[in-house]
Amino acid sequence: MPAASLTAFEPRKTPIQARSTITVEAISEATIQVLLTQGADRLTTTRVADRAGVSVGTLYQYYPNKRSLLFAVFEDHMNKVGRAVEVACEDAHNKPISEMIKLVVEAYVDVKMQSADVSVALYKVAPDVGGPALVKRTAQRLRKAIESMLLTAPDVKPSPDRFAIDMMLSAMSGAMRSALEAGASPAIFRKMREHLVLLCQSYMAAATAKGA
Amino acid sequence: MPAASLTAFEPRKTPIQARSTITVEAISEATIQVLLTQGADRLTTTRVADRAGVSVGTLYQYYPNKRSLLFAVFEDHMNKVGRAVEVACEDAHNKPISEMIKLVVEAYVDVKMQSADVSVALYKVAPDVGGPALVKRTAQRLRKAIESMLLTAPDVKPSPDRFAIDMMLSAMSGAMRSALEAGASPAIFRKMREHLVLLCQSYMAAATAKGA
Amino acid sequence: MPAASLTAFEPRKTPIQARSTITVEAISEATIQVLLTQGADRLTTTRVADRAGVSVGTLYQYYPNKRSLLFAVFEDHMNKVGRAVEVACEDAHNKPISEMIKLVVEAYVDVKMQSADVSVALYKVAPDVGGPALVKRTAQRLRKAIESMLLTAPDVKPSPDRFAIDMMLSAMSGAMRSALEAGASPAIFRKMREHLVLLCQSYMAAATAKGA
Amino acid sequence: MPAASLTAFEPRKTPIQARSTITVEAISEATIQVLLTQGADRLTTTRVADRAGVSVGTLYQYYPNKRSLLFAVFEDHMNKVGRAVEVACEDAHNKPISEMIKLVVEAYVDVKMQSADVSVALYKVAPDVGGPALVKRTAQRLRKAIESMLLTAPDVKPSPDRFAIDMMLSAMSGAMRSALEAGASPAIFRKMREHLVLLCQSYMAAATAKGA
DNA sequence: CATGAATGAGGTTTCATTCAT
DNA sequence: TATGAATGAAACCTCATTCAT
Repeated sequence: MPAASLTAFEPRKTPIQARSTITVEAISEATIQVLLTQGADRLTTTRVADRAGVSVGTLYQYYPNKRSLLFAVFEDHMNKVGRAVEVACEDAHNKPISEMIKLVVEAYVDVKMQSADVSVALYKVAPDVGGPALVKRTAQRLRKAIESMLLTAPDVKPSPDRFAIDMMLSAMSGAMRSALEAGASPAIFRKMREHLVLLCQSYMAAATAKGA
Repeated sequence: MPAASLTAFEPRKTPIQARSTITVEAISEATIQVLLTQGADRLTTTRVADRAGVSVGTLYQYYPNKRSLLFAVFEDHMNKVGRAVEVACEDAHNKPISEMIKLVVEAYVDVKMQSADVSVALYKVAPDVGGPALVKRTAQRLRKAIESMLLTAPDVKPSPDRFAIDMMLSAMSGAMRSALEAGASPAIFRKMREHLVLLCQSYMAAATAKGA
Repeated sequence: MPAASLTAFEPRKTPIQARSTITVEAISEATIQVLLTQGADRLTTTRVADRAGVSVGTLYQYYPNKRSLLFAVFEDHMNKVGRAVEVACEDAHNKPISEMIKLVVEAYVDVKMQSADVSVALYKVAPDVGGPALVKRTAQRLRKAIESMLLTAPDVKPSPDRFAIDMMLSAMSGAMRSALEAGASPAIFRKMREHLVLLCQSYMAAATAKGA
Repeated sequence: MPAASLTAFEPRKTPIQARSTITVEAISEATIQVLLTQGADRLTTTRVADRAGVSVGTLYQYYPNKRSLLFAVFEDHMNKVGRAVEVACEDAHNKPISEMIKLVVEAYVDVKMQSADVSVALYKVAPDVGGPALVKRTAQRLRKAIESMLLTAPDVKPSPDRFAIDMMLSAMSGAMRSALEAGASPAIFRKMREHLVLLCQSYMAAATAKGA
């Protein structure tokens, strides 16, 4: 599957009837299951359809091609992550900046850990499916939420710039990715959580100082 | 291509005659070229052989399957990165810790940027090819070099622990990956270089303080 | 093609729609045709599909691999032979033993001669296709039919044991195989028919005498 | 490999020098070893050469193609069988006919059992290699030896005709083939030995009576 | 709308054989 | 003569996608 731009992956039609919604969800869920139980290379549209209890034809009624299917699953996951971080940002408004960062990082780590298996599965298909583009889009979303949050910080003027936030986010997700792909233990993840907080706090402090 | 363990990728036979050494290098080089010009999904063994100016059969004399071929290319790249960082570590022995980190980070960023296109191409095939395992192995190698270096630091006792070093490395490579996949401009990379130094320095300081 | 056990050859899916039943039969028939007209070594899945007027993909919908296809054809043939012998056994119940043997041997010879070409073709693929296992299974089937028949013989107590029956069967099929592979003439086969009757009758008599 | 006539399998050159003879024997032996340890489908010319400790090129100096190699091995085996039966025939001259048959059958069974593994291996390659033709040739040889022997029998006039002898031989070898392919136990083979004697004796008696 | 049979291009891999060294 | 690197035709098989029912 050649790489493609973001716009090529939209689902074919928006389900309105109840039955359709159920079908779409079954397919989506089946995709994850197949990904987890069979692996990325054994994921075929037929297998997904079988697992979802529908025919391939039906699958193609809702997704124009295989990539749009995987993209949709990917997107769901990214939205979940996005929402979790946004909620954390909301909650952290007006708190001291180090507290803000702590909450955001913990929210991110927690949501990734909760869906550790899905995350790992998706890392494997990401390159074929427009992953980088979607990651970029999500990163922008997170950055915006964080910027808004930081503006409410009582103790830091000026707040860190876009670049620093992007750096922080990519460093954080990179570290999580390593750990997830390595199949790290819960104990490791607990320690990572602390250290990522530390990393982000200290970097933001340093970046702000420098920027000033 | 199903994922597999590291041991499954050994080349098939070691070139004896001079002729075959040339052949192996031609194949390896052709693999990168095809990866860059045609993309990961258009990389077929036939195409690689064509580009290398040999027959498919010849390719299979040296690599038992497609994955071993890609693995070899991946390994070359990782070794290049590994060597660059090790050299930087050597050079940084006995310097102050912040200088050490600066040199290491810059070495890493520079070597990745030099082979930006290969890096991006390899990100795409990594999951199918034993990428995570190889990344892990390389990370260990880098960590060891860094540990040795840190022991010579005149100004920090005790030196940061393994965990912190691994965190730093994964954060750093994650950030680079994001930038490379996004096709960042040289200007951006220059700024990243500075900020990654900052990020690593401040995190190491914080981690050391906390550990103490 | 490596040898394999009997269980590895099950067809892939059972035809549901009428269309597919036709397809399966066309493929099966085409396999025999290709075997006869092109020979065992020129039998490729593509050629079979072509001859059947379907695509290779369709062939693989019904047979998981080439061997299962040949196995199926082999099985059909063995079933045909099995049925012919069973019918003869039924008809021979309660007749004198020498008459029984005559009928069974003649039934066997006749059914093999009727499908002489298919037999010869199958001898060539048998080793690659689970032939020996299938032959064994069929031999058991024939032996059972013969045992039941012999129990109704009015003139022989006790009836010959399993071992003797197996001997008789393997001698008989071995002789037929030689003649078929040698491309014997109809005249030869007529003579063989008589002599095989003689051979089996005299052996059974001798074996019974000895066993008693 | 398409089937071919007997003449196409002659070795390329007759080794005269000592070294060549050694090489040819090494290759021949290696062929059997590969056949036994790896199976018919894994038998490649390269593997045979490796096992024999020579290069493929050398192999092709002595055998024009793969089939001639297998044919030669097959031929060796058949010659061994032929010789064994011929010797038995010699020894049986002038004895009563039932003793003759006993000795011949036992000689055949014994030589096949001694090389049981080779026999089984060769059954698998026979169809690809001119097996039937070679079998036919050997059968003629055996038949001649038996005819000569029978002419010296003091107790039977006229001696059985060619046809009956061929029948007996093909029945006997067919029965042995079944048992060998089924991997029969030594105990079974002992019993078979007795029963095959019985079978051949009683058939010859019957056939002679009928012919008269 | 749903089904699932059919498609067929295209991928990976093997291996008998050759021929320059 | 011996070597073994190179050849490349050809085999098997997969799977995203379509479309008649």
